[in-house]
Amino acid sequence: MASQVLIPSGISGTNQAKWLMTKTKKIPVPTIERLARYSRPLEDLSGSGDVVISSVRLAELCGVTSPQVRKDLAYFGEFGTRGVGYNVEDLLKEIKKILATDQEWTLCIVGIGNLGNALVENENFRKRGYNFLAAFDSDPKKVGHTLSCGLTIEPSRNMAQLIQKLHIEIGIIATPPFDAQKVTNLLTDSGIKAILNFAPIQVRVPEGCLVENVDFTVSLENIVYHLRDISKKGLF
Amino acid sequence: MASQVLIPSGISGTNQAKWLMTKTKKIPVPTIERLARYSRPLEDLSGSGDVVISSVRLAELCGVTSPQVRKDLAYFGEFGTRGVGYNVEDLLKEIKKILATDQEWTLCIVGIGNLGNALVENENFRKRGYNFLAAFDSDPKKVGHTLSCGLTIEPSRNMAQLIQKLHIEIGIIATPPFDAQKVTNLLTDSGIKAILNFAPIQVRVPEGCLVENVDFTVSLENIVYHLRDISKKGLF
DNA sequence: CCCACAATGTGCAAAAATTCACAATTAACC
DNA sequence: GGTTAATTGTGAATTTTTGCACATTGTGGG
Ligand SMILES: NC(=O)c1ccc[n+]([C@@H]2O[C@H](COP(=O)([O-])OP(=O)(O)OC[C@H]3O[C@@H](n4cnc5c(N)ncnc54)[C@H](O)[C@@H]3O)[C@@H](O)[C@H]2O)c1
Ligand SMILES: NC(=O)c1ccc[n+]([C@@H]2O[C@H](COP(=O)([O-])OP(=O)(O)OC[C@H]3O[C@@H](n4cnc5c(N)ncnc54)[C@H](O)[C@@H]3O)[C@@H](O)[C@H]2O)c1
Repeated sequence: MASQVLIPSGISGTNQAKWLMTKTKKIPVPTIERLARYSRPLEDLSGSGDVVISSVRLAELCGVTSPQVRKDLAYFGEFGTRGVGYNVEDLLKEIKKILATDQEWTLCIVGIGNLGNALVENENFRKRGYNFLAAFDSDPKKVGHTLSCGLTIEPSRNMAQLIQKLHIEIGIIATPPFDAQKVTNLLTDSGIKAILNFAPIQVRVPEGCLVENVDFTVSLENIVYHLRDISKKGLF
Repeated sequence: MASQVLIPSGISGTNQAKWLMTKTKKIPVPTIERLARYSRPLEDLSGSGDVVISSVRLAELCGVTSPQVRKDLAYFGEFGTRGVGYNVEDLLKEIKKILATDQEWTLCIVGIGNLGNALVENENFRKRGYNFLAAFDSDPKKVGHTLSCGLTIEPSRNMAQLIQKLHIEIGIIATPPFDAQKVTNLLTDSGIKAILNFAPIQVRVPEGCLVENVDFTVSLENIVYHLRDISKKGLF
């Protein structure tokens, strides 16, 4: 019933929210997702030698077409030099500015099981400016335990207080699906602005809160659908 | 250079492959992804009471529109009863048949770090018919260790042999990005049919092999782009 | 200075996906 | 048995996204 701001993309893209725009143009939703993907090879290249990159090369590295790359970038400005290409460092900087990954973000995570632990220990997040400031679990046996990243697992009841005190913006859910909605409510009641949910259910949030649902098995099902499709083609 | 079969969807959908069809119609790529998502609430409902479900209700649970649900299903047949709705059990069975999740699939995983361990220990996969038959790691300290799921970690050099002996169809990559391409080559040389890659690079596979790249940080970047977008709207 | 070449940026056309609106069908009730 | 309410299935309209072709601009060499 409660309407919500869904981000229509990613594994779980539940296409509903539409109006996205800068200045004048409407930005296609998949463009944002691709921009994020473009930044990966740029980061790698950023260290090593190459100063410029063409849309053709970048497209190859990301598995898209080159007009797609150019168009995606053109929505936000003119970042290249005709006849030359894009300056790697500059382009990366521009993309980060567009995506708002040129700033630091504050996160917390709820549910420190196998997946939660992998996420919080993964330094790629911190390296990209995503800072975990708190970790919560409901299991009394886990509460109080200190993780190698330095965080101490807090009981869920401290959630509202800590989120407000530490100005935490984004919450990650890695609890079993049964608890995911309850945790979502706790998070939104605490004033969280966005949620990344790994539990395989679609959680509901009050208006104004962003939610992105991630479900690996959807990817697997995608694979097996196409696999079966292919072997059928082989048979007939 | 090597062309490949990309599955254009999921977190990493690199829209390139297009031709999908049953009997007569062309199936939109996002439809497959949504079918997978429809099956989650159906599984839950399947146990508890409810015998039928309307497209409106299912749409609510999945965060899509109801004509979307009906159209998605209509691509594959007529599964509902007008004036009534869809029988939960039947619909779930039909969707599983469509997605090819009504059969068992054989998997292996490469890279038993934090994420790899979480994946292989997660029983949702097995419950859905995805059976991990082998786990590989290059770290000599990990090789030989037996996981709680019963698998013993194998050295990468046994890969080709085991994949062929056990008829493993799908490989999951959970190694650091630097090694992902090398591992991909090993897997495809061993005759694997599809790869689910969690390392944040776009791996290349020879023609005829499916690959789905999953990257969580893309989801996060999606979130922060929209978050910043919203706060900007608040300011002006 | 001019010419050939390379690669971007973009208007327009095509394709893909979604939404709409409603005819068709079923159940339930009186 | 007829009338009402509910809900599916679907062709057509609409919206969104991608692809194409090429004019534009910058580089470098003679
Ligand atoms: N492990 C994977 O590879 C994987 C893959 C895809 C999806 N997921 C999903 O991610 C979630 C977590 O998976 P996992 O393997 O880490 O499970 P897990 O059982 O190892 O961990 C779940 C953790 O959540 C905690 N928890 C339970 N209820 C809670 C609550 N109300 N508040 C706070 N914490 C609570 C538990 O104490 C536990 O530590 C599940 O929903 C799972 O389906 C996991
Ligand atoms: N941990 C997360 O939450 C997370 C999230 C998103 C993406 N990822 C990605 O998933 C991958 C794994 O992440 P992780 O946190 O588990 O890392 P990790 O360092 O904990 O584990 C990597 C494992 O791969 C093994 N390995 C390395 N090279 C190998 C090779 N050539 N063959 C076989 N095994 C090899 C290592 O021995 C190690 O056990 C990384 O690419 C990471 O970026 C992880």
